Amino acid sequence: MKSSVKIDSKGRKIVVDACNEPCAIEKGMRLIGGKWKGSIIYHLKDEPVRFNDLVRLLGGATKKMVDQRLKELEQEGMVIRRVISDRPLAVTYELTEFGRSALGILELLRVWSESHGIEL
Amino acid sequence: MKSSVKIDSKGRKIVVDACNEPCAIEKGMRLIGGKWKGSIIYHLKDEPVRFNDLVRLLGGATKKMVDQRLKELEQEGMVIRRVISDRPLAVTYELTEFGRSALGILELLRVWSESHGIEL
DNA sequence: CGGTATCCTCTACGATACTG
DNA sequence: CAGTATCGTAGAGGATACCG
Repeated sequence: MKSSVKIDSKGRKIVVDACNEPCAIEKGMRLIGGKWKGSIIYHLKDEPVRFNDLVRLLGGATKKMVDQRLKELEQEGMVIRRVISDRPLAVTYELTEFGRSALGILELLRVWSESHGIEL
Repeated sequence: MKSSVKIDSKGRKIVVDACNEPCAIEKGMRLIGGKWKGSIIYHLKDEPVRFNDLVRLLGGATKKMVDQRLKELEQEGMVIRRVISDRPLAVTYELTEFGRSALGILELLRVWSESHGIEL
């Protein structure tokens, strides 16, 4: 139950996130929501994947985006970056236990999304 | 498996969303992701709620935001808007069956989010 | 009460080119 | 291969005021 305090444009204090349950939903969304995050995690579900492979698998995301999301995921402790070899440089990304713990949600979301022929 | 074609700044065709499973995740996220959407649905889980009550419950969202999200949710068929009375004007929002079908995901997300003391 | 209308800022995302 | 650097734009989201 964390609240943070911000200062608005006129110097007044305002309380942000006087949390309750739905706030947990917002927090969760920040972790696995966001444009490509869920898909990245889902792609890592079985095995480590290399950076460029991930970019291709996502089909549409730029390297920059994938890079950004991966860094976020790393900071959040959901993903581990591993250098497999220099020369030629090879890097893989894989899920941590925490990352893996999100798979259930994503799988449920995927099934739900598919089961209603949801339009773009 | 829907693909759409866009034209880029230089007039070249590019294929967007050559879909696979994770794409379903992106689609799903568009429905229940987004800043306040999950929380709104979650707040409607038990009973219809009036507009201003919803705004207050969300604590931090502006009327404009809530209004926007509710319209999206209505279009997507997840929420029904119901005018209870004119004079004084009273409106409630409630979940459709489809909306209700998303609750499992949100509940799972909430529990997951809470179980790891996730930082803002 | 249940919204609209306005304005404004900020950052998310994409395109592109370049580097170790 | 695995990124970084740069630049540009759209639109998401907030503050505020007003309306039927």
